[in-house]
Amino acid sequence: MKICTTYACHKFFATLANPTRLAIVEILMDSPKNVAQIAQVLQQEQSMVSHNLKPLMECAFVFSEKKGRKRVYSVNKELIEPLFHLIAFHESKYCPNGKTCLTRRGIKLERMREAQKTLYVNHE
Amino acid sequence: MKICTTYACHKFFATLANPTRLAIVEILMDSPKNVAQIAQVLQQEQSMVSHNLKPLMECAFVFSEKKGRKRVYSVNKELIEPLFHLIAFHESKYCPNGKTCLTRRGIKLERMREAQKTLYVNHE
DNA sequence: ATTTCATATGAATAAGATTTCATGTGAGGC
DNA sequence: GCCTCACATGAAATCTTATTCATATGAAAT
Repeated sequence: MKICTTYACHKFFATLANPTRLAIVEILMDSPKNVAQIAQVLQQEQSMVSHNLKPLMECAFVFSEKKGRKRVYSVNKELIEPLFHLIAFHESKYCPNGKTCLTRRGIKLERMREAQKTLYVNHE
Repeated sequence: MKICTTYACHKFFATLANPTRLAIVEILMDSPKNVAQIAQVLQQEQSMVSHNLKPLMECAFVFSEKKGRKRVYSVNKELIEPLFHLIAFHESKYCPNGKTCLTRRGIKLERMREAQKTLYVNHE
């Protein structure tokens, strides 16, 4: 059964393997927002938000709708909710304090740029 | 609720956002194997397999056990099975023929090295 | 029709990840 | 105890991805 060795599957994970895009997903979990609103919450440039919304759209992680001049983005809860519940369960089992899985790659976390650091929540 | 803006979550996706690692996961879905066996099925170097097994281990996507001289790797089915069912459902809904979500990034697929291309299954 | 607001796109650069090849490690067998 | 098999690790080179800044598009308001 070939389910994971497809480009679509790779793209699925690659799209979510980015702090900016994860943050956008999280922000939209709260409520639908337009690009400027997302940028404001994230404290990031508008163009960066647009760039990152694109792959999220292509993978149907988010949807969008025009409302007057603005384009309102919303999250695909049908996918995102069960997905993140699965991850939450996995994490609770295998990295209970959020430290275990950071150990080996702690250095990379250090090297992360300031802008990205603020996107992450500190587990401790 | 901060579930996805954690480094652990980023690492979760980043680890699976790689064709070699996805292929390893798929190969191990079939049956547990040692490093040399994985390398043989994948037609890749042993060191590459080892390098890629490491993050898979750290994220508990795979487990390992020593058997004599060899180290046998197996997949964490409790996670991988529901995860890929979720993705399969999502894909069936939003990229039914495997083409939709390739359209915009088709060029990148072209640019992929030969070694990686063979890891992907052609949807069409 | 023109201006302006909201978002999208392009291209260059910067940053990060993957692969490769060489070498290290360590447990098993002899 | 030594050798060797099986695997892991390190570091450089290469390839990929993300971000930035400038500019384009396009629809709504005037």
